[in-house]
Amino acid sequence: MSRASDRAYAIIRDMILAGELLSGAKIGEEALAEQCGVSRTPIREALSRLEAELLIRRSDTQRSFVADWSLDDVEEMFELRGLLESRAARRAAKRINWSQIERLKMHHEAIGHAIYAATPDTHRFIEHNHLFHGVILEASASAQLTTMLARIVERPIVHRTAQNYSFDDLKRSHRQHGELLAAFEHRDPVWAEAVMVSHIRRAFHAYASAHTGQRITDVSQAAE
Amino acid sequence: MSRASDRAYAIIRDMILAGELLSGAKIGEEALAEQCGVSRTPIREALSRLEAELLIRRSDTQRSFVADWSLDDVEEMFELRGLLESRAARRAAKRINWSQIERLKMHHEAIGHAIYAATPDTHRFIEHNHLFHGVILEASASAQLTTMLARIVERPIVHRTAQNYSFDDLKRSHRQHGELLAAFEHRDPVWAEAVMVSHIRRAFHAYASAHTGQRITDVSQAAE
DNA sequence: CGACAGCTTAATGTATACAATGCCAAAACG
DNA sequence: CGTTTTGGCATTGTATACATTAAGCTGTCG
Repeated sequence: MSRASDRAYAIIRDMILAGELLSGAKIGEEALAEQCGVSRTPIREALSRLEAELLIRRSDTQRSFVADWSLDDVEEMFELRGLLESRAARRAAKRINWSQIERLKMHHEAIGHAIYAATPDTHRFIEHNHLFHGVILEASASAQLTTMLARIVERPIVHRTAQNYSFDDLKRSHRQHGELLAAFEHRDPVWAEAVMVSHIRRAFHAYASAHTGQRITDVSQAAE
Repeated sequence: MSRASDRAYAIIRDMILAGELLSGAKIGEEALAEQCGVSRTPIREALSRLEAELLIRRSDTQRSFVADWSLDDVEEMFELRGLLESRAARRAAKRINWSQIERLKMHHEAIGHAIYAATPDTHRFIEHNHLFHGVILEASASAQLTTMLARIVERPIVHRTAQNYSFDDLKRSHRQHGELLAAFEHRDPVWAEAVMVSHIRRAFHAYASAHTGQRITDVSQAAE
């Protein structure tokens, strides 16, 4: 993470996530270079990565804009994520080892603590949720699934979904993780896959209901 | 296609496809720059794209190597392709319009001619096969599916699969395209999805049987 | 004889200057 | 007054020089 392009990537990504850059806004390389304190070269590399992750869009003449997401786009994204992540779960159930299950349990517990604390710790929930899914991806032992999912999971929508979770949503997510864990312990691919489909689908509906009637592309609103 | 980075991308990609670069071979930016007649800057961009498409691998210290593919990797790739492309077919069946169906029919006919000519025209088969699948992807109206599949379909394995098709394989592929066409005309998502799963799965087995007992990562062999 | 350290060499990462290209606005023409 | 063309400006694409970092080798020490 010490390379300038990595820092630039993180900075730009966080700006989009935080809503400092409005959807559809034009972003020039020069301006970003100044803000990030690096030259245009690493900026260009960062933009490539962000484009691959669909956080930015490029016009036909290579001008960069912050991507805007219609509800349909979001649903499509969740559909894709469900497709890939459930496949990962299926593969993982056949391959997961003891130490990976232990790590899953650890994150599962951490999530439990985050939810049932005096005041639910959303940040901690998100962090361990991410790690939980990361372990599954690792256990799936598929470089290609990993590559593709990395391009989806890092998107603002995914981050923001959990922030909109109600207490019930959090509990339900936690229960589903428990269900996944059980499926893994039984090495049951069909079970694991089914739970994951449901898990991701639920996440979509949590997002959708939090954003119905609201301009979901308005990042500053959505981030609250 | 006039940009230097595009040319560099095409050149390097073709070199890998043609087997001029052996699997696992180290490829330096400087050397490529000389061969492509451009500076290192566009080469670096081309390498990024090739890495995203998993045609090259990068070491932990960012050295580039031509990716090698185990049979497991190839199966995984076909699995992923089947997953995504069948989903595209499902979406397409609900959305496809008349002009897209017409184009599918056109490519279908062209493939038929290519197969049943005096001497089967593999090149033409591959071209129209690619276009056929492209129309389906277009009809699926999913930017994200399109982006992801582009990263899979352009890989050497996919290209080489059709080259190893027997006459029977070619006929079967053609028949399956006809089946897809029927599913689209009936606007039947379930049917279209099922046919596509079968279609891609068949392609994998055609590849696998052509390469059993053979070092499939040896590109120069496989390309023959 | 093997292993580690330090140096040498070669590769990648970054900055900057310049070229090419698209964009916009103002002016000229119909 | 509307449309089109042209000029300047802004932005991206490319080349090159330099900085940084890894890899490999050799010599010395255990």
